Amino acid sequence: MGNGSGSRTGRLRAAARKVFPGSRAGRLRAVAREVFGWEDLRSGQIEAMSHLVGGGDALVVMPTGGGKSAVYQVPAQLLDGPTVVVSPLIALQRDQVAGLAELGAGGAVALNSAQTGGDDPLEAVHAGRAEFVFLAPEQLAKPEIVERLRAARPSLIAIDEAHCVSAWGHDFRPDYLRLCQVIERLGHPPVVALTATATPAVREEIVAALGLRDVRQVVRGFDRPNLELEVRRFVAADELRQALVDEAASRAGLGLVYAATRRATEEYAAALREAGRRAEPYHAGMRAADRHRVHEMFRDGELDVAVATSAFGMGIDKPDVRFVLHAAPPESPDSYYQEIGRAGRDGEPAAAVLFYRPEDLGLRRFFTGGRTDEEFLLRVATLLNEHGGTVRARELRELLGVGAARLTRAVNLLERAGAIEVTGRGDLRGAAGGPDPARAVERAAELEEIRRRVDASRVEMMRGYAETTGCRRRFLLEYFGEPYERLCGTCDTCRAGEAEAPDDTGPFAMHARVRHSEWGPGMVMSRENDRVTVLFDEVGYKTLLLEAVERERLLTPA
DNA sequence: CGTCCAGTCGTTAACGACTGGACGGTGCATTAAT
Repeated sequence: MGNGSGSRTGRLRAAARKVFPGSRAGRLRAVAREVFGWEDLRSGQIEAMSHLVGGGDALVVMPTGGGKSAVYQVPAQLLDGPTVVVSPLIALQRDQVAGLAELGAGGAVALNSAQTGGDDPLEAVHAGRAEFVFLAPEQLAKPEIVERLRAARPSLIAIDEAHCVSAWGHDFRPDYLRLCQVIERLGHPPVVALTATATPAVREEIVAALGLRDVRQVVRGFDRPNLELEVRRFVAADELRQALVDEAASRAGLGLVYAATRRATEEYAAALREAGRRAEPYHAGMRAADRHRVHEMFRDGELDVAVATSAFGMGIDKPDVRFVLHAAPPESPDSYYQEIGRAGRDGEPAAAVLFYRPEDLGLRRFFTGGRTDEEFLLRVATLLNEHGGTVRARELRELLGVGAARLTRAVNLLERAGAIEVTGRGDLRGAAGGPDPARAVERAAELEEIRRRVDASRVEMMRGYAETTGCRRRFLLEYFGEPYERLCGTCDTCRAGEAEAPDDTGPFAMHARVRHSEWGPGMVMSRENDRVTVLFDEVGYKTLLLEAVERERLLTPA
């Protein structure tokens, strides 16, 4: 059927160009004002939008509430064809569809397993009744869905919460790593990846994994000066628990406590209720109705403290969260910054306190472990190799008796190892001239090993944050690639007068490419007076004492 | 990797000290049984 100028959407776009003539930025501002009622766009938003309207791809890193959604919603009005928005959670899709429904922005639908019969969402897209279609990457793993979207000729693709590509694509939700191929199949219209938190390395990974071209990166500053950073160190587990309960029970205002396990959320919530606070646990093991209820109570100010696992957070934009306490360190500074970033959105002072015992890093290390499923990889590689032709993923799944995620994980790895290929329609075949199955599995295991080392090094960076004697804000900001050659004065180490003034006269510049005699190439990520932290491509983050570096000539410019 | 818990040991009866095994997070979609 297509979506030529005769369709309703097409006419709307043509009309939009007439109604909003002038420069690109001027047109974008006009649409923002007329359609959405936004009087002002920030320079970063305009920069990304203009690049998209001009046909390029973009990567946008802005804090939540900083107007990320506008970056695709406004250009969508000027580009002729529907906008595909990849969003990780059905709950987020619902919120976004509801938000757009109130505006005259062209209509929005979601496509997911929660559909309650009735209207076919893609029919609404084809008929021009919906400008936006929200779906999770798992929907895009279905060839028939991709073909129907392709026929609608999308003019823009937005990947929301794009850090999921890097954080989840390798194991938990492997369909995130298939998006690159989906983008190509959809004709690679302008693509924008959006997230609130990404280090330079994660940004590079997102760009590569999605196959973005002509990429404009728009990165707003990470600093949140109103967050007061603090770490409290403990030896005994029960002392940590007691101190956390006392702290959460005595602080004023709404708070969030992150715990490492479901059970711990229940126990902390019970202890806080005992102490007279309105506290509820939240984790993925709870019934959907209960989770929903806690979300609403949190939103409506009927809680003092939500005690949650990492399940709680995406899509939360409550302005007046006054404290975020961690009962245990999360898996990386990336996750930590996401989680504490939910405090103080209103700009008023808010506290981010980590209750720390080194032993609690063990659980995180355990989660980064896991073994490569070599036997299964070998079966998949061998089957495709011997078959010789193309095989539908669904058939292979049934033949092997495995779920979609497990096969997709294997496909992702074997593809990277050069052993198999995935056709445009999502069928699988052995790669001509690729390595034999045994060699391919070996290569895949090496790739997995590199990833595990890098993940484990992120856990070590969490230790680095907790144990640093320097300014904590500086540690975090430099981790995210933002040089911060001073002391913040508000974190616990600064207040105690322990943090040393940074000295930027050292031999290695921020972000310089270097090579280590044993660990290979890497990039300088931060410098303290006596040490330097380098992110190595194959072994992850390592902190080196400058004295040893100089004595042993460990690093050379690369 | 570290914690928790049930079970067992050892002593001299009710209670600690040890030990082995299980368990731990994030969500999509789909399916089978009511």
